[in-house]
Amino acid sequence: MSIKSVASENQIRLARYAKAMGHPVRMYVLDLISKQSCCYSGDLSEELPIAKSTLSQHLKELKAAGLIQGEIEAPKIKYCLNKENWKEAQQLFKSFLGL
Amino acid sequence: MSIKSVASENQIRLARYAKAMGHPVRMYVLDLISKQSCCYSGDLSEELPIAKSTLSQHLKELKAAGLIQGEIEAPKIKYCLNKENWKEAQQLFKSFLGL
DNA sequence: TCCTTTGTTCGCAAATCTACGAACAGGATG
DNA sequence: CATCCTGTTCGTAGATTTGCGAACAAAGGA
Repeated sequence: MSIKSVASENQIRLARYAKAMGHPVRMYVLDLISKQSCCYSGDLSEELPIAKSTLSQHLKELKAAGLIQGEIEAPKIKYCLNKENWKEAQQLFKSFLGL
Repeated sequence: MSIKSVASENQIRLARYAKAMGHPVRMYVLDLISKQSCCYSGDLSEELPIAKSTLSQHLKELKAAGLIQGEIEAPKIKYCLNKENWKEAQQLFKSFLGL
């Protein structure tokens, strides 16, 4: 029997979002994107002291968690919030935190 | 140069809290405690399909992140929210999510 | 005192995460 | 076409996380 049979769907989704937010680099990216609506990974790569391959992996994880989405704007990629899921995350955290 | 020299204090704290929330078991526990103000780990142990040593580790992590605190009520231990840090977390998430 | 109850710590294994550089892919541009 | 620019994927290494059972510690009750 797994934890998934005991925890609620919302708890599991919340844990998924929280996990994606659980790293300073990803938090930095999310915070930036949520404040300015979008950004380019090239810019991030210049600001952050990590290899671009590492950044790419973090962005991939944020995408996999559904928090952001990338849009090709050749030759760059523009990253924005995934608005639908962001709303869900807002709702879930709000309810969980009792806000 | 580390990410910590680039990310803000708030981003780092938020990432820390989020990381602690980033597992279904811990999310389950936090959700329960926040709704009923406190609980006993023995009860959790019965509800959750994990070894008590594993549960103990998860509780330890939540304590280390500052989200909960334990109070001995012999022979059991009563876990409650760490209200001070919970408030901070509420504030940080609220601001981050734009609520 | 001995036993039970409660929970932690230890030692271990498997899985996941974090990070890097090298190699690669796909568009623009000369 | 050859080259540059962007970003991803691959292979690898080391650290951390997750999970278990066994052993241990502390405190209360028989």
